[in-house]
Amino acid sequence: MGLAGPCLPCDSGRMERYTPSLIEPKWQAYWAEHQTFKTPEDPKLPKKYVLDMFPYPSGAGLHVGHPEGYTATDIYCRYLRATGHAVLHPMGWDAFGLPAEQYAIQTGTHPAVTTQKNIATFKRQIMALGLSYDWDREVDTTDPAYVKWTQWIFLQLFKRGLAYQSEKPVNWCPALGTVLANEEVIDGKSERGSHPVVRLPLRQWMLRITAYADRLVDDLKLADWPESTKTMQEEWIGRSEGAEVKFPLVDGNGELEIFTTRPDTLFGVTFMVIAPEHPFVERLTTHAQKNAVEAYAHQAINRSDLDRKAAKEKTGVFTGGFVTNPLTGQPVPVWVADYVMMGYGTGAIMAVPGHDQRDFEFARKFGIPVLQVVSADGTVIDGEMPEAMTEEGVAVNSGPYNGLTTETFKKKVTQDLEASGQGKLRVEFRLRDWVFSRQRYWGEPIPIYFPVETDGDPRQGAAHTIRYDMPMPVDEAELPLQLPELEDFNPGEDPAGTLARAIDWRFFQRDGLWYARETNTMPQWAGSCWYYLRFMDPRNPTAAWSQEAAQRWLPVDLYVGGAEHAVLHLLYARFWHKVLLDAGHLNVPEPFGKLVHQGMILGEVEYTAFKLGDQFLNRDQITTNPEGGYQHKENGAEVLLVRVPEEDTEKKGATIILKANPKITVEARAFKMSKSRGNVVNPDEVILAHGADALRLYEMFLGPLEATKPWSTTGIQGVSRFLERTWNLGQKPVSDLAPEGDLLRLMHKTIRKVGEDIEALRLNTAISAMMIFLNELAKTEPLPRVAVETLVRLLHPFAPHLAEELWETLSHAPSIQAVPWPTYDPALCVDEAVTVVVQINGKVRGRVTLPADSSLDERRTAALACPDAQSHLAGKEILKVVVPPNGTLVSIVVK
RNA sequence: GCUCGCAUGGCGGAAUGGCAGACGCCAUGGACUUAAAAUCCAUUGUCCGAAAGGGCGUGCCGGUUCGAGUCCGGCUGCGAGCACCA
Repeated sequence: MGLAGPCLPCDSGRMERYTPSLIEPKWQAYWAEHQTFKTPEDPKLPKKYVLDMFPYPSGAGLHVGHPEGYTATDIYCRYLRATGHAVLHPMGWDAFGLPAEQYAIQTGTHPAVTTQKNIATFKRQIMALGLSYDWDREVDTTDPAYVKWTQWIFLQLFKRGLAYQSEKPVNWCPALGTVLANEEVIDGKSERGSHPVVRLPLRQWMLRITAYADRLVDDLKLADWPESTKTMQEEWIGRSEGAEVKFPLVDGNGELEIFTTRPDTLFGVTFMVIAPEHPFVERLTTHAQKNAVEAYAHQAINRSDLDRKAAKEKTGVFTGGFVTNPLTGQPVPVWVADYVMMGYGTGAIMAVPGHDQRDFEFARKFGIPVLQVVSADGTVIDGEMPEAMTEEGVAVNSGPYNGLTTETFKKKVTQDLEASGQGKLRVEFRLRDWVFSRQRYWGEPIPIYFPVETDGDPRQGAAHTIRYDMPMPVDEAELPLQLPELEDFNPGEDPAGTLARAIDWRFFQRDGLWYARETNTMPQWAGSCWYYLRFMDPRNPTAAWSQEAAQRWLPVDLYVGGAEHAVLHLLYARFWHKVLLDAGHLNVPEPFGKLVHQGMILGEVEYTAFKLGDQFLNRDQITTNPEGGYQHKENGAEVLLVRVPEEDTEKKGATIILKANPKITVEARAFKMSKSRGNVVNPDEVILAHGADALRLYEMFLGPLEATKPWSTTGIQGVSRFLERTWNLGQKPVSDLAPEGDLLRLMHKTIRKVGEDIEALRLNTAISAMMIFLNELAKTEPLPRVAVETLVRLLHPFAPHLAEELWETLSHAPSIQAVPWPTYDPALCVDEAVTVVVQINGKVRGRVTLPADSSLDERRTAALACPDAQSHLAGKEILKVVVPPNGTLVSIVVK
C-alpha cells in the first residue's frame, strides 16, 4: 500500500490524504505526555466509575472480541469527561492462572516471566487502540504489592470464620494436578482443557459463601443488571423453601430427617431414599440386605460424576429398614439410591412417586406402589397413575387435609408438624461453599501456617506431624507472603500441591518451635474478586484502599464484560464485597451498578455444502450420524461438510446455491473464532490496514453491543470510507457563516441523537446519525465552520485520533477532550414542516405536508380533504377518524 | 427435561403501538480514466405493470386494536445457562 496517493484537487491547493498510521501514534504520544486521561481529583465534579472486566493476558495476544467492550466504555468515558464528570477508568491484568504455569512446566520459563511478556503485548495492543485509561492506576494481580492485599482480604475472611478447612470429597483433576470448584467442572470434565475430574476426599480451604446466600439473592434487586444474568445467579444460588420432616425409625433407633418442598404430598409417600453416603445406611440395613447395600454403596460412592451422569436408569437397593410416616403412622421402606445426593438437604428424601418424576421412575423400576394425593380438579384417577403429576392442585386421599389447595396444605401441614415436633420450615440452597484452594504454583499463597510436631528438623526429613487442625494466620505485618522460587513447576502427584516441595519455604522455626506453611494457593478468581476496589486507590501502601476513595468512587457505575462471567466472577466478587462491607471497609451494599455484557464477535460468514467424494449433495439427501458426522440417507456413506468460497455461490431468492451446480444449496453461517477453524481476526492486522479509529468504529457499528455478530472484512471498508470522507471534509475551506435552515436543524438533531445514544450505549445508531450529518455536510457549500466543528466534536469519542487531528487542522489547540460536549436547542430539533400520513382502513393512501405548529384538527381536516384520500373515500361511508396525540398520521375507517 | 434470550431484504442491522427496511455492506448502471483501482452520481424488499399505480411482505397459527415487527395466547427453529437439587 503506497501512502503517496494522488492529491485530490481543492481550493486551497493540495490536500493530504487520511493516514491513520501517522496521526494515531502522534495522538497516543500526546495523550501519554499530557496525562490527558488522569483521573481528576476535584471533588466538586460528579463522579463516574466505568470499568472493563480486566483480561487474562494470554500468550495469543488480543483478539477482536476484546476491543468491543473496551471501545464501548472508552466512548462512554470520553463523552462523560466532555460533559463535566470526573471519570475513573482503569485497566489491569488478571495475571495468575494455569496457562503461564503449564508453559512453565513445559519449558522451565518462570511463570512471572511469561506473564510479564504477555502483559507487555496486551498493553501495547490496547494502547494502539487509543483507549483512554488512566495508566497510572494499572494493577497486576501477581504484583506482590497487590498480592499483599488479596492475602489481607483472605485473613479478614478467616478471622470472621468464613474461611475454614474441610476434608470433603472434592473435584480432583489428575491431569491438571489440582482441585477444581464445582463451577469449574462441566459434565464431569475440567472447564479448562476438558480433563476428567474424579471425586477424592482432600483437605481443602473453603469459603463460607452459603452464609451470604440470602443476601446474594435478595440484593440482586439493587443491581441494574440484565434480567438473564440475575436469573442465572438466582438459579445458581437456588433458594427453595420447604419443610424438614422427621420420620422415626420403626426400631426406635432415632429419626430420619428429610427435606421436601412438597410436604402436602406426605400422604403419598410409599418409600424413602437415602444417599449412599448417608450416616444411617448402616443403621437401617438389615442383616439380610447387608451385602447388597454395602456393594451398592461402595460402587456408588466411587462412581465419578461422569458415570453418574451417563447412567440414565435409576439404580438402588432396599435396606430392609423401615421408618414411620409421621402423619399416617404407616411404616415406609427405606432404600439407598444414588439419585439422592448427600450434599443437598439432609441427604434423604421421602419419595412420592405419584407426584415426582424421579420417584416415579424409581417406583416403576422396583415395583413400588404409586399413590395419588394431588388432583388438578379434585377427581381421583381409577387404578394406577400412568405418569407422575408434578403440578399443583387439590389434595385427595390425604385424610383431614382433603380438598386443600397445594399452597394452603403446605402451610397448614408445616405448622401442624412444627406443633407436634415432627418437623419445621426449612430453606435450602443449591449453592455450596466455595472450594478455595488449588494445588498449584502460580497463585497467591494462602497466608496460613500450622504447628509442626517433630523431634528434629523437618527440612532434613525428620518425622513430623503437621497440625492442620490448628491453622494460624500470618501476621498482617508480614504480608505479602511471597511464592518461593522453584526450578520445577510440575504439580506432581502430591495433593498437598507444588509448594510442598519447597521445603525451606514451607517449614520455619520460631521461638524454638517448628511450623509449616499452607502449601495450597488461591484460585484465579481471588485477584479478580476485588480489583475494582484496588483501582480506587492503587498505590496505597498502608491499606487495600482508603475510606475516602471508597466514599468517592463506589459503586462502579458501569461494568462491561462477557456473559461467561455471569455467575462465577460476579457472584464471588459480590460475596467478598459483602464480607468487606460487614467488616466496615466499604459503604455500599453492591459493587456494580449497571452491568452490560458485550456480545461475541464471530468469524466471517462461511459457506458450506455437503460433499461425497467429488460429488456435491443436498441437505435432504443427508442424515446426521450418532458421532455428530453426516452420512448419505440411502447408502450410508460418510459425507463431509466442506467450505465453499463465497465467489462460487449465488443467491437465488431465499436460498444460496452453487454457481457451478444450481441444484445444490449452500448453507451460510458464522462460527465462533478459533485457532483450529482458522477464522481468528487479529486486531494488529486490522489496525495496520485501516487504523485503530476504523476498527473502533466498525466494531461499534456492527450492531447492538449486546448482540452476537459476525465479522465482515468488507463491512469495515464502509466505516473506513466514512472516516476518509470526514477527513476530506476537514481539509476543505470553511466559512464563518452560521448554519441555517434544514442544516441547522439536522445539526441540533444530531447532537441530541448522538448524546442520547451514547448514554444508552446505542453506539451503532449514534454512528449512523453522524453518517447522515456528514452526507449532508458533504453537499453543503459554503461549509459552515460551526457545523464541521460540531461533527468533529461528536465524532471525538468514537474516532479520537481523527478528531484530535481535525480539531488541530481547524486551528484549535489540543486536546479536544478538554472541549465541552456540544449542546442542542430542543426547539431546533423539530422540522418546520410535518408529513401527515393518511391511512384508510389501515393502508397508507396519501400524505399531506403541514406546518409543524398545525393543530390536530387542522391535520384531520387536511387529511380528509387531500386528493389521494378523496379518491379512496368516494362512495364510502366514514365510520371513524383517529388522530393520535403525536399527530403524525390520520387513520380513517370506512365501509 | 427446566429456565432465559433471539427470529426483519442477498448480508450487518434501524424502527416511544403510528410511513417497515434508517445507516452501512454487497450488487447493478453511469461519470471520471488510455485502462484499472480509488472517488463521485443513481438504482436497489418482492410480485404484476411500458408507466401511472396496485398486490404481497418482519419464522408459523390465532387474538387485542382505527392501526401490530412491536402487545397477548399457542407453535417451530436457533442460541445460551442449568440439569437426578427432593
